[in-house]
Amino acid sequence: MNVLVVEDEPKLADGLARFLTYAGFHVTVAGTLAEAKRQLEQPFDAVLLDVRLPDGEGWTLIPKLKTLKPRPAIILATARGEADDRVFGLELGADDYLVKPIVLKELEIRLKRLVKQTDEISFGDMTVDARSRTVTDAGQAIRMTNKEYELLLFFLKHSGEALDRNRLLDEVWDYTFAGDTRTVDTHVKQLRDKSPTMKRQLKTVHRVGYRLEEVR
Amino acid sequence: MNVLVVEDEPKLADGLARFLTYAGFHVTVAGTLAEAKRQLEQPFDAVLLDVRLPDGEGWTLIPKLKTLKPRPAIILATARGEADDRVFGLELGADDYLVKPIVLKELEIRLKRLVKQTDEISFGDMTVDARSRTVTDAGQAIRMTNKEYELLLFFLKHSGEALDRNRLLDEVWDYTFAGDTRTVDTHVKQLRDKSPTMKRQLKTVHRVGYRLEEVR
DNA sequence: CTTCGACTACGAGTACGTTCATCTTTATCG
DNA sequence: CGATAAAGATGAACGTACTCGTAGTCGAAG
Repeated sequence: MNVLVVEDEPKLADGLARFLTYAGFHVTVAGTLAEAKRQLEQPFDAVLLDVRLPDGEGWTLIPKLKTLKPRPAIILATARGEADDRVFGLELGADDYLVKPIVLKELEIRLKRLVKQTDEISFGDMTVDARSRTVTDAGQAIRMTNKEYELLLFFLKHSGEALDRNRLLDEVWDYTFAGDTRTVDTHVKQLRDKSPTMKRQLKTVHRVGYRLEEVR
Repeated sequence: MNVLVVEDEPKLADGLARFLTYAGFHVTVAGTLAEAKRQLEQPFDAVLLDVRLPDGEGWTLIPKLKTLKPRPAIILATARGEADDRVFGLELGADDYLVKPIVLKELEIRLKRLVKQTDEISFGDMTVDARSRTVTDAGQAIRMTNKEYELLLFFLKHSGEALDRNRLLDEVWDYTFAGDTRTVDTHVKQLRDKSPTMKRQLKTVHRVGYRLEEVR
């Protein structure tokens, strides 16, 4: 579990790093936005981002963070009471917010919670473990190919939504493809063939696309 | 989207209720733990829980909330700086935490993030969820074809208006069709057949077209 | 009596499911 | 490390199922 701590105050950065390491995270520290950008060549599970930095406001980094794959969880930290910053950060797409002074235990809890979200997803009899990219359905392990796995994950993350083919092509494939393609259909068929749960719950929405119907 | 606000200070409770209603939530207020317990016979999507209450600490309710199904999202609210409360609440299983004074916009953002979004229009006993393209009437799920769904949506968005066939053909169909067509009639019949509410409320306006009569 | 809407049934067109051939990527083994 | 095999991704082709729109008839309203 890799965490990037972006914090310019050396004492605080050091303290955070120590604590998080102790709590079982693997920590990297960046003191400036520029350095953070360099570090982000490597993948991170989460980024703890101070708002006040020597070379700019922390939240300017958020749009960039959101384009990364895998997209790291984003936690902002600001001096207390700056409520506007808080709202602004959340609206930009930060996943959580901490008010300084940082309570270490709280940081740990929030971090673990955010990271866990992307760790294991269950849906009916299915379980998808993001760490190992393993899928089981009704206790049976299912071997998924890359695309199948990513498509499945997207459906799970948007269960209930009617998703049209263009959206799927855009987000699961990198494609921005104009013409007509059966590719999505083919992969949907694979999912339905491999998993009984998908066979039951993955509905086609005529003239639109597909919808993963929630189990109740 | 039902939210239970547990807050004893009447002014604050009222303000919260107003704002959340405005933001599109359906709000119920409880002033004490005892009252909250009574309200929780009904299902809620989220509970906003003040820590200081006349008859006890708010977090004592958390274990009970976690046994409910559907399990509501739990947001705690406390006076600022009570960091221990914060950690304690999160460890007990609250999903999020707000520091008073509550910033309404922040509350809205956090609520919307925690609660699975539905984009629904309701009309009498009918509910149409745009996100999943599903329709229910009197609790029953109704399977709609694409055109039926779009026509229904158009009627809902223009309830009360008398809509002539040309307008419907223009806007629901892509048609710019001059001649005479029974197409609209056919689809109106489908709607009336499939949904009791439509059977009752979708009136024909002689020599003009149709009008969806508002329910009172 | 005339006109308009309700309703049924049918046919054309279209979108989806499925298979298959081709190209690409990944894995294996020397 | 490179060659070769295996597996996966892709999109075209074809069959099928479904939806939509049209026509014809009946009944009701004006």
